[in-house]
Amino acid sequence: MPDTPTRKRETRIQRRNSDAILEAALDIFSKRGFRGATLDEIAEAAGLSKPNLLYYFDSKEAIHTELLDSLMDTWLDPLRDLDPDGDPKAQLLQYLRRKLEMSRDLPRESRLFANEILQGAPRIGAGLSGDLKSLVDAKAQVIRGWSDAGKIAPVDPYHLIISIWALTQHYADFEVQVRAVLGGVDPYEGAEAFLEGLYEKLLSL
Amino acid sequence: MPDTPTRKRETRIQRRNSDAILEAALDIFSKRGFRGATLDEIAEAAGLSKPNLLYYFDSKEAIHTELLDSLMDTWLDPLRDLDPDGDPKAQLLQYLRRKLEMSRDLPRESRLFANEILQGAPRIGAGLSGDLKSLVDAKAQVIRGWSDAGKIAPVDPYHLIISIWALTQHYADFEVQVRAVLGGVDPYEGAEAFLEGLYEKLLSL
DNA sequence: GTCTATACCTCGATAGAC
DNA sequence: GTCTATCGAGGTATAGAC
Repeated sequence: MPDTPTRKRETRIQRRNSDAILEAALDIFSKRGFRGATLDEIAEAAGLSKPNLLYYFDSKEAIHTELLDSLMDTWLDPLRDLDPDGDPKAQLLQYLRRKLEMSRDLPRESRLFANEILQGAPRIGAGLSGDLKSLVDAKAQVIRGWSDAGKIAPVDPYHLIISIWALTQHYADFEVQVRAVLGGVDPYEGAEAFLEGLYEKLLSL
Repeated sequence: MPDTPTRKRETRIQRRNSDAILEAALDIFSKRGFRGATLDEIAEAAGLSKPNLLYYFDSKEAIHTELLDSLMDTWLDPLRDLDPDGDPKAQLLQYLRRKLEMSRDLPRESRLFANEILQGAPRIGAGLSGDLKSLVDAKAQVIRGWSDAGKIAPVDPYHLIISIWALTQHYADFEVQVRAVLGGVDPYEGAEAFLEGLYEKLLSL
């Protein structure tokens, strides 16, 4: 029963504490960035002592890495689920919708990634040109196929995907600015209507 | 001849050093965030000693604030220039184009703001709900007028403006990811074509 | 497994010679 | 104005009792 490299073996109690640490770390790292976060803050949020944190994880870095790695999959699921055999426009609009839901429901995760990418992706750089690029390449081919077959309007599939990232993640990553500009209005209601209309028009022949 | 609060009086040599410091600080702050940047790094990049930095600015914070404040105006210029009396679609497409140019030509400035907003805008929060909101409100009225007059398609003006921010700034803020996904291709050429087509379609009646 | 105490380092800022 | 030297706060990580 081998241990994972960054995490210790798991009993019930250890599992519970590990989870509490990761939950707290997500909170703090997403709010302050890697360097801005302190183990004190994370420990307090997790309800543990600082040395106890380091009993469960080898280092601050290890907590951060574990978070990024375990969230990467979740993050790419919506794109992975884009079905080549489904209805093109419906598939793309569903991708848009799921990404927007993720911004609304998982803003901390979005900001965790944003912090990492913004600073040059020092810890997940490899994953970007590896797994991510492969996945995007594959799905771009699917979209190009749809364009060529005349099922959606002709469009650059890479910039289409990037635009969906940009537009949806913006509502989580720049939330304070969006809320400041919108006043008291809920950002996501307007966003959903606006974005669906936008892509509806873009993809229509 | 009163001094500004954060900056000392200026002779030629002081001006040159101040500028070198701000230039270096922009480089480092945009790359590492406020907390992640160190005065040592900034001093080295500026070709000065660390105490000498603090001869020109009161503190690390003061350098950062000076940067944000002096860049805020530049940043909002394109929106400020949106002309109520110009051709609606042309005005909006020009706004889009100028914002994309800013991402291409001033990526460090974009990332400086992105870092600040992402972490909850602790240092420019007031500016967001003040100056920024006022400006956006005013321009949103202009756009709504265009919609109502049937000069462009009906569209939520706030989310329209937000979408332009999101789409253009993404190419600067998430540059490593964009480049990883696109391989060797220049992001901005494809982006310009894609985005102009997108808004052309959106705004057309 | 969890704590207190602490070692050790990095960083922002200051002192003081030149 | 600019430097070397250094202080003191705050940070990660470890030692060691329980």
